[in-house]
Amino acid sequence: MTIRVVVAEDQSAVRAGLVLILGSSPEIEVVGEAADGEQAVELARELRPDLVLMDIQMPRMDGVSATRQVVAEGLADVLVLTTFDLDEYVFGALRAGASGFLLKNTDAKELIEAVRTVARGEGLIAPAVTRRLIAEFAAPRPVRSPDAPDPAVLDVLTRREREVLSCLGQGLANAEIAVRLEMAEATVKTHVSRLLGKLELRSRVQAAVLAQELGV
Amino acid sequence: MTIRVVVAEDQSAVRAGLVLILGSSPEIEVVGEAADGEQAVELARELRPDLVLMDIQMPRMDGVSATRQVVAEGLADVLVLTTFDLDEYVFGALRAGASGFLLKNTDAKELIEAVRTVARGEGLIAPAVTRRLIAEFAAPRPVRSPDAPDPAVLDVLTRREREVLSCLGQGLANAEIAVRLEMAEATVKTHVSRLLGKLELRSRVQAAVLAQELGV
DNA sequence: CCGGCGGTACATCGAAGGATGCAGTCGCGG
DNA sequence: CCGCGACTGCATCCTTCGATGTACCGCCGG
Repeated sequence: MTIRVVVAEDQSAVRAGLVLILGSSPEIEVVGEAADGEQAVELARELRPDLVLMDIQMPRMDGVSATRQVVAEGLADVLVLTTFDLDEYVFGALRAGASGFLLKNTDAKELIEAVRTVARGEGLIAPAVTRRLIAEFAAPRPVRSPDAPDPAVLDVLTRREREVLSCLGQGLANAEIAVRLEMAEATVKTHVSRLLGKLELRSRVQAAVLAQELGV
Repeated sequence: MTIRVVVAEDQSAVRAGLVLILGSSPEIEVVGEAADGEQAVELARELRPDLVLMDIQMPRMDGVSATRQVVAEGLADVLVLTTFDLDEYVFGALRAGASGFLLKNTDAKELIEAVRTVARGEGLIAPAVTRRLIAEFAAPRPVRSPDAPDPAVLDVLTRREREVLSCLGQGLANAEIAVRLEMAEATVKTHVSRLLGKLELRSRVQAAVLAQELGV
């Protein structure tokens, strides 16, 4: 059984080279060529290849979006091929569902081997980027929410106010905060009131939520 | 410049095989052999090799812990080698800072190539596990905090109470909740009071914090 | 020296929150 | 049908909260 491949790459010379390389292997058959992302998705829909070899930089629809589309529709596995190993490309492509990520400096033999590997249902990543992938994976950066409660807002608060805010984030009542911070309950109220004003909040509940989001 | 390697593997026969394979390459020199994790760390400290080839299953100190130690002290890169591609091994090893992850069914030539790759500062992962790594990476599962506020607690709440809790999590006041859920403020208070009791909380603030942690 | 300013602190008072008692509704097994 | 329990709903009463006014301290520049 041959591996049916669609090659998506906007530079025709490079595309021709890829086709040539892949065609040189008896078990690989290039069944289609696309010059942009949209064409790649269309061809994948029509031809149902085993694999799409996808460039990142392409007109009309970039490779990452095309990859997302192809994977979402379950049309084929995607092996991404690009010149630059920028993080945004790598992570973007992988999040989009790519099964592999190669750099264009890969030589012919490795490329063919890569296609076979991915077709086997395995994954493959260029060694040069593997390390950064591992690093990214190993250090799960705290999920900075898109709604991004800016930590800078804390700058407007005084030390005491930040301490009180921290207590609020733990769900403490004014009396409890007073004990913990060693001041009168009335004073706690003052600080609460002040920080509510500065942060433009309307109740301690909102302050607590904010404190949570900020991880205070 | 030769690549100086420490081999850590408890089964002496396997270890001998690895040493033989690595030694067959002119640019690789096996400078030490360890039969358990502690020895591996000690040897790494003494010999400062370029790379430690580390088995996962070892007595006294498992490979993951040893890897963490070696990497933390900046002693050497670590290439993990194991028989089983269990997720816990893979992810554990990578989080511990391993630069590569190979299965023992890797043949001699690939092993040597892998050592060279890692020594170059690149990363390397067995194709069979790469796909799962990608999947794990692409689907950033919500970081289940270790303090684990059990989502099951919500089971004790009625539909209405959950709705109110959700509003609390957004920092709304009783009057606002009343409008949103179309009931009297007095009723909102009832629900708040009830859910506080069921969840063993002492104020709406704590409820709001909990709602946050649960992502309600 | 002193007047202003920011941080901290406390007291007072109206508003919001929370506990409690009770009533209407629905579904279920006797 | 009836009793029972779970859910939802509202009203009353006491507590906590939050806004506001005031006061003390330390610091700075005039």
